Amino acid sequence: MTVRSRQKLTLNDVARGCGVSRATVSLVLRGSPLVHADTRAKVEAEIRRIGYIYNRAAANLRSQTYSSVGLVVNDLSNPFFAEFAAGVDEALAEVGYVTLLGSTGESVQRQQAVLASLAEHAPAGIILSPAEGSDGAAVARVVGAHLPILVFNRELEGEWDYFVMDNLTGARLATEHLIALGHRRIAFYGGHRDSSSCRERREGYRQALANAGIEAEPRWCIETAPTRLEAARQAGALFVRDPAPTAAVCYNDAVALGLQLGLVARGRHPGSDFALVGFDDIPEAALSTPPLTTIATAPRARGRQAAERILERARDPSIAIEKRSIPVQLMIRESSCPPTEADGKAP
Amino acid sequence: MTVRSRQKLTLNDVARGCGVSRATVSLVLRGSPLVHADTRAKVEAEIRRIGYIYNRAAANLRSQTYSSVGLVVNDLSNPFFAEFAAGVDEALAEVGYVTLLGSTGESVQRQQAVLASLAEHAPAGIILSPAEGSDGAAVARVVGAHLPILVFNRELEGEWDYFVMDNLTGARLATEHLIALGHRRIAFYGGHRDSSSCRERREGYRQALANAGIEAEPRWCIETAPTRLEAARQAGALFVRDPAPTAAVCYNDAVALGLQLGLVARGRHPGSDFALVGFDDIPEAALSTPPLTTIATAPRARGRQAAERILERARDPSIAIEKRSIPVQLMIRESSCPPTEADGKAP
DNA sequence: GGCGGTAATTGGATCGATCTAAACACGAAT
DNA sequence: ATTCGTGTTTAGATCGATCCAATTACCGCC
Repeated sequence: MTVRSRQKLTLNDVARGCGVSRATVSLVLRGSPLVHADTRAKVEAEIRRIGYIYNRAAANLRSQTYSSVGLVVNDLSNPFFAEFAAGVDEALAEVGYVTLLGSTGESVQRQQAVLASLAEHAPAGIILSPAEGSDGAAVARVVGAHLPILVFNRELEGEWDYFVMDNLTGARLATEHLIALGHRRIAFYGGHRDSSSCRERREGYRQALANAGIEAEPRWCIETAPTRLEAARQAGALFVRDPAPTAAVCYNDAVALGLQLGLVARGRHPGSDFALVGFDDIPEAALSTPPLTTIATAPRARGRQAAERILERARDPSIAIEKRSIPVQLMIRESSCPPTEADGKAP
Repeated sequence: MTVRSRQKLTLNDVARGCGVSRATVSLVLRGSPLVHADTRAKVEAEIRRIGYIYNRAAANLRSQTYSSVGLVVNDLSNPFFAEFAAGVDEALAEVGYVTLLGSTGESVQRQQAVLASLAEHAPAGIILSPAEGSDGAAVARVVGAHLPILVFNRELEGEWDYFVMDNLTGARLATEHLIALGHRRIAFYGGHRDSSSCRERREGYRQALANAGIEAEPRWCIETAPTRLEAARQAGALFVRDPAPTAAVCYNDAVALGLQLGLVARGRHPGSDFALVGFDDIPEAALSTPPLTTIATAPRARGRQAAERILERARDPSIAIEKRSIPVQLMIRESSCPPTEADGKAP
């Protein structure tokens, strides 16, 4: 006979060990006021003595309750998502829920696999930041019709809660800030053309320019992968012909920090002879040289909000769908400077 | 009668829907070769038709198998841990496991709560990067005697697998590199005195100095919280008296990047008039100004290794405990420069 | 002593899957 | 016709907890 290496202790063992019934032990575990104080003490002592561990999966099965929430993001190595995930986990832990993690690496196919896998664990709901190119119907198919989903950060077709940063307003504020400083030749730098958040930010940029009577120069809309490295590499694209822009609104902080590096590599001095603004306010933004002016969104707090919302919906699936636009705030630091003398004179 | 809002479809519904037994459907779900191809097709069609979702928790309960692994870290906003977590999740997802996330925020008390919560979900094992001041016995108590634990990155008393970076060798390599460049006055900057990883790194630093016949100056061992911000604030501590150090081995990259900022704020030029070396090789290290010389440890790959190991142990709990020292590698970049003329002459 | 009422406890069914051993179908061999 | 074997299917028990209805214990009161 093989050794049962992981003999588990069940509620039955506890009951037998202290001479009460399974049901009573269960009541103790759930803190019911029905059990007598002496009985409770006896049972609790036995639980500690034998080292019993509660099996929440079994409990959930019978009681049809939930104790986990799925969280699907692109990649935790993006500090914006890492912060967001930390916020989700914090809020869930406080109410005794556990976070089921899944990452897609921006692949729609992996996303389907990850969602299917999470759904099988019967979470109370899933918080999903969809990979680019996700299909809402496909998502609905794989998670089933009745699992609450909260879509974060990117558009996804379907009847779901949707929390998105106010990308348009954020980019508009950033652009207006640069205009107020005296800039007229302003680029929009970085991001993928077909990502919904990038489209919205570009639209905010366009609106601010239009309101100021400035015509947008299409060649100053530069597409890059939203990473520091790519952004650094493409910095030259801003200066291929005269006149060059004197400032840039960047798709996000990673791109902005990359652009700073790229500028330095070309002998420019971001914050003195070129102004830039980021988006997200990741922790590094305040610490770069120069500190980055950016749009703050407090991803950790957003994570908490998302967690709270998905639990609300799990409790009551009939509440109305909410499309929440998360407010943003302009954080002015030193990367956004007025144009230089020469640039100021010749717009 | 209340509306059953989340009426779930079970294996029974599938069976009834296509006129076979529960057991047959179960066999189909698990890809058993026993079922006839026609039956399989019929069942699979029905599964798709009604949108059935497998309940893995119920299956695990009966079959005594596992499908998740717990991962407990301090805080995902530390990019080193975020990368590590991404690696763990990647590797687990590939074999159909799910990651249960928990974060401690460096609080021993929260760690106990998080571990208890995770253990109740019956994971195959837990990968734990212990909070500072963790008590091995307390951990053992809360997770039970038979749950595999893999300790990562920090010491923890107990009979567990233990993966730790070769902190001593790493710090020794870093220090030797600075010595080879001609530095003689080398500080050890940042980290908490009582953290085990910091102790080990300081020891490597000390050994390298001793081997070169240099006496360590205790006042150049500067303690800070291991964050960028704190490290930036304390930069002045290096220069309180003459002669000041010309180089520093930093506890980790976050500290090193913070010190760079602090130096710049004091009018110094890291990489030309002060040399520094970090530890971890987080993604930002290569992109800072100047790019940071550091000790690479590939946290994502370590995450994969940890995931693989914990699954191995879950399959066979009798395998011998392994204390694995993870090799490190010196990445030479521009932050480590030779001493300036003046400093070189007067050691 | 019997009765009602509250407090505390309990046995058996149940959640949604798997496991086991047995049953069934059907053609070939005896 | 019976036996056998192979391939396929299934009923009923089971995993570890909860739920429900029923039972027991005990006290006060007429």
